[in-house]
Amino acid sequence: MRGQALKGHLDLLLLAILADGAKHGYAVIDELRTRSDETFDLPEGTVYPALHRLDKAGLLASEWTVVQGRRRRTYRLTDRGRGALGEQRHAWQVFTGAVQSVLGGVSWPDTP
Amino acid sequence: MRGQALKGHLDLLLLAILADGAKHGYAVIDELRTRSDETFDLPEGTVYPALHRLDKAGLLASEWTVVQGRRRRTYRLTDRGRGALGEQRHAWQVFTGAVQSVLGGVSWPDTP
DNA sequence: ATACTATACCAAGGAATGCTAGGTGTCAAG
DNA sequence: CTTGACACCTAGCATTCCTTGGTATAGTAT
Repeated sequence: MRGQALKGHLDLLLLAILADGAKHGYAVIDELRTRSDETFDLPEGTVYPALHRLDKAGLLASEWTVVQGRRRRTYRLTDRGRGALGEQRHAWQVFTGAVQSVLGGVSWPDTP
Repeated sequence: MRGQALKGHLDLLLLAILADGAKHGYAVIDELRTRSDETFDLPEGTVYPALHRLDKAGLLASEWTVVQGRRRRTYRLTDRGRGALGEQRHAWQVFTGAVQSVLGGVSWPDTP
């Protein structure tokens, strides 16, 4: 899939992934790829800064650990993060509903 | 609804609106607001540049007319535009499907 | 007459955000 | 001992939507 379509929706995805338990960045990327069936194969340069942003915003909390000589920064949802996830989930439904309404307009010549 | 969520999907919406017949910019804004039940109430500064972009890209063709003393720039889909609409409609479905897969992950604590 | 609203267009600049490109370092396999 | 997987990071670019402000006509209200 050609990327750049998830503008503004990445936070929702990250929060959703981390809602199932704390994970470190690399694992988040992996989980995102797996769950989306390879559709979201995001570069590190996309995910790491986004995690930092959510951390700074107080929606995530991070903690350093070392596993087999490799340092990891593990993220977990804060209470505010869980609240934000609920809001963004709702916003996503409103958004997709509105798009569907526009797409399903008058004529459907190319989507049988 | 708080805007800025449609990043990257505006083109799809505009093409879909114009697929039902040629319209001028102002009418496009109107139609978008009506069809989305007020969800997409886009400022002119968003829509006009986007139409210009699609025009320049060859997905739309424009034509000046004057109606009741007011000049209008009317846009219609080109063949390439119709093709792009089909592609983007498909991409939209892939995208939403993938997001749904991520959101519907393991646990659904806040969406009964 | 005059002001205001709706119609109808435009461009410049800012802000957000995802991506490219590059960098560091550990560990296991070949 | 080199390659690849793991694991992290930042700087700067590009895209794109929005804010702001500008122009102009027509109809309606004051």
